[in-house]
Amino acid sequence: MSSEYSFCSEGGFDELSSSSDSGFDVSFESPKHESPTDALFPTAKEEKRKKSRGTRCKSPTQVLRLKRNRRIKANDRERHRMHTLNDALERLRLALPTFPEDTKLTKIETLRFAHNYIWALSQTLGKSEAGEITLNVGNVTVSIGENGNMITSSTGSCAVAAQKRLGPAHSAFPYPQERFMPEWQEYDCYSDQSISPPVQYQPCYEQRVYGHHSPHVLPATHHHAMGHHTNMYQCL
DNA sequence: TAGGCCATCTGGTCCT
DNA sequence: AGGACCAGATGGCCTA
Repeated sequence: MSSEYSFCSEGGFDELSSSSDSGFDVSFESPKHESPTDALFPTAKEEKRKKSRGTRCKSPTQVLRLKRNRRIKANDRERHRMHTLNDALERLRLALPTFPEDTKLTKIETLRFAHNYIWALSQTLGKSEAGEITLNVGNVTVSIGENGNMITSSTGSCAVAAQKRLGPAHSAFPYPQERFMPEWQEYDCYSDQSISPPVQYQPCYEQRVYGHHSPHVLPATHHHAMGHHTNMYQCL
C-alpha cells in the first residue's frame, strides 16, 4: 500500500492544467494511442516516458481522489456481493421446510437449519422406502411424501421460536403437537452429542486459506457467540 | 434501555 | 491495478 502512489510536490503532474483532470482516470494511457512501431522500437523519449508510467507523479489531491474513487468502487462491489449472498440465502430459505406462519429465519438460523437438514436428509436417504420419507432433525420431524410435506415439532422450542418472532399476540402456538408438550427444555445443542450431528461441525473455519490447498468446508458454528439460545433452528 | 439482527463501510490479504 | 473475499467496526431498527 505504501508504494501504491507516488506524488510529487514540484515538477510533477499539474492536475489543473491537465486535460485528463479526473486524477484517477487512466484512460489516457490507453494503448490505442500508441503505434505498433512505437511498441516494437521505442525511442529514447518513449522509453523514458514508459518508465515513468508505473509510478506517475500525482498531486496529493489526485492521490486522495484516486483513493476515494477506489473506495467507492470497493464499497459498490462489496454491497453487490452481499446482495448476491443474501439472494442465495433467500433461495436456501425457500428450499427449506418451514412452518406456514413462521417468519423469516435469520441468516445464521437458515444456515444452521440447512446444515442439519441436509445432514438428516443424507442420513435418511439410504434407509428410505418408496413412498414417504420421514426425517428426524433434532426436535423437528419432516415428512416428505406424495401427498405433501409436513413439518412437526416434538418439543415446545418451536413455539418459543414462533413466539419470539410473532410477538405476544401469537403466544398460543397453533400446532396441536405443541400444546400437548408439558414443557420444553433448554439445552446447549452443541454440547449435546446425542442430538446434534456429531461430525458435521468441523472446526476448520480458521483453517480457511486462499488457493487450492484445502477444500472449502462448511464453517463451524459459533456456539460461543450465540450463547444458549432456545431456538429450534439452532438446536436441531 | 439492552440485546439481537442487519446493512454498510473499511482496511487487509490474496489472486488474476 | 483491480477484483474477490474476509473480518471488524459502526449505526439503525426492532423487540422484550
